[in-house]
Amino acid sequence: MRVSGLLAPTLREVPAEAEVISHILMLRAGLIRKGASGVYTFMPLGYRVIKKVSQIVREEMDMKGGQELMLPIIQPAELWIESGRWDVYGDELFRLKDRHGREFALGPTHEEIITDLVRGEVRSYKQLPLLLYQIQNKYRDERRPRFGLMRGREFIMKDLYSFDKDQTGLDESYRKMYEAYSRIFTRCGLKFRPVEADPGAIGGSGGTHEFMVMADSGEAAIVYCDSCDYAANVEKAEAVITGEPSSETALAPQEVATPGARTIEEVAAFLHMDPEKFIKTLIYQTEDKPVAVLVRGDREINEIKLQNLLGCLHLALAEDRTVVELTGAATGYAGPVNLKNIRMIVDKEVAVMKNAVAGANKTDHHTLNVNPGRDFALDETADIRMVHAGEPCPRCGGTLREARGIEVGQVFKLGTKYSQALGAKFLDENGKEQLMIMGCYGIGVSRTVAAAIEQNHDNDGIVWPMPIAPYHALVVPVSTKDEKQMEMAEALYHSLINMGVEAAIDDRNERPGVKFKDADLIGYPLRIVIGGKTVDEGTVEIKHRRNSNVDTVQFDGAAAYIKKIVEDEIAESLK
RNA sequence: CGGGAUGUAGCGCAGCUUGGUAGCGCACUUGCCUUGGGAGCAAGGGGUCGCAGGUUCGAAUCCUGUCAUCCCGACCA
Repeated sequence: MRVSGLLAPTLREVPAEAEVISHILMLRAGLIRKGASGVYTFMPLGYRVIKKVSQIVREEMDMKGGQELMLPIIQPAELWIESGRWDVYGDELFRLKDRHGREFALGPTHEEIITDLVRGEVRSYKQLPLLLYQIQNKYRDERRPRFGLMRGREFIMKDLYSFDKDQTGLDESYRKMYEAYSRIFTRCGLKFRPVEADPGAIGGSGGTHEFMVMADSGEAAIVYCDSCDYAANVEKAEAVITGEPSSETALAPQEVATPGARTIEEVAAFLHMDPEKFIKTLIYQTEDKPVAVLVRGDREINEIKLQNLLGCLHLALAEDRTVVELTGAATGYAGPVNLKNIRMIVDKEVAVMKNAVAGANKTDHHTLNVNPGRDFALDETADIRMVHAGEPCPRCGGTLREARGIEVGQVFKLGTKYSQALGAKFLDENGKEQLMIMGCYGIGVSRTVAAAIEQNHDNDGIVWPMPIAPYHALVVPVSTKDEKQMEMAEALYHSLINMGVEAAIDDRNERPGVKFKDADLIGYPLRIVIGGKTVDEGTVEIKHRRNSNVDTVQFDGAAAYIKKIVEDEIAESLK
């Protein structure tokens, strides 16, 4: 590619609309342009990177026996009604009508359409297992698109669906995908971590892992163990009861006045006691009835865990008047003792507390020496709190650490959720009808590109890992007016292309500084400079973007030398 | 959906308080000059000031509405 003819408009200044580094650099390097909020054009260089990542994904999917196909983006409402998700998916589903008034959805995911396909085409266990995938645009009307490609409304995703005849088959398909994903992100040059995750609205009974690219700008919070391989999204992370069981003797309850002190901090300060001696009682509202939820004073409720436990669609803290009605006191004074007519969920950690402090259900009062089990019933105890760094690992007892990550992939064991809803069945060896066991496995291709930039950049621009760089090498003649330089640059450029190196040449009549700045910004892994000095010496300079090292090699043989670097770096990415 | 902010040339911004013929830098075009880290000189092209109403002799500027974009939160495979 000749840079003189390349549509890669680089920007010197940071566009006002961009905040995160990947978004800024993609705009500045001319990789993307915005169409609408959360909707982007991939410019020629950006699209080359998308194709590189897609190809890596494709190779790894095929290696595991995946078959690529292409499913419709426009999907009939009937299928979504049949699966029950037409209503459940809500405003995030882009909906449209055709001229006859028939309703359709723009596919945010393809469980319905693929299950519909497979139920029509597969009759026998002999046709299973099937691993079917596509790489295609997805549409989700996000409430808040943000960070450029990180959370778009139109984005590129690889989605694979597995169909197995039994649970063992599903476990095998899941394992294959888990392995393939690890290889894919490794090949893309990413530092990532698979974490245990919450299944969320997509549902399903089995396990699920998210593949997180480690980055401070990530939207997801994870915890991981420093001594074993346990790692989990904080939404999912299991809490462990810490410390020795208390040997205190249970004392008699005692009501104390705590005027004006509502929050745990205020009451703790007022009574000169630690927040961990308190029981925090929160009233939540669901689409059904309100519930009371108890955690230790220094803990936070994990609303995802709570929502899963309750099995409700909506969950929010109750309004003040609901709290007043239920407790007979102003907000801030709710407690479990004598709290009637409400379901009560108690965090496991609260159940082992001794002589705790809780709200008295009386404005401006708390109760000392509250003992769970004695002073209020422990009908429902569960793990419903957030886990943080410093707590013990639920697997090995090591110490958990916290980090942020970008979710670039997720693997799910769906089980029979969709095959049940849509009636995807087959005949087994005994001629008996069975539901297919499904799994689904997604990779955000466009998000992976953004994540790669989040992890690979410096002050001058992007530092592409070799396997996903738009071009491997850029040849830069310092002066286009110098015939000898141009002659050698053109010769090298052609040799590289003939050898299979993806090369570009910056043949613009620009001053060298401009070309160097653009090369750094766009992030070509190798920059080959041909200037007056190198012409005299019969050499070329090869500058490595990643570490700024410069190799000076003889012009003859330079192309082969460069090819070797490219091949070595690509091979390296697989280790 | 709640809170906050911003819409003036391709990009970054000033002008608005105090209404009076729309500016700066970069980018772009032409010429000269220059060629190892975003040079210089000169001459140019490009804007219904987001949109719609209103006030006014006169609106980028004041008022009302509306749309869009971004950030925080809620939310989310």
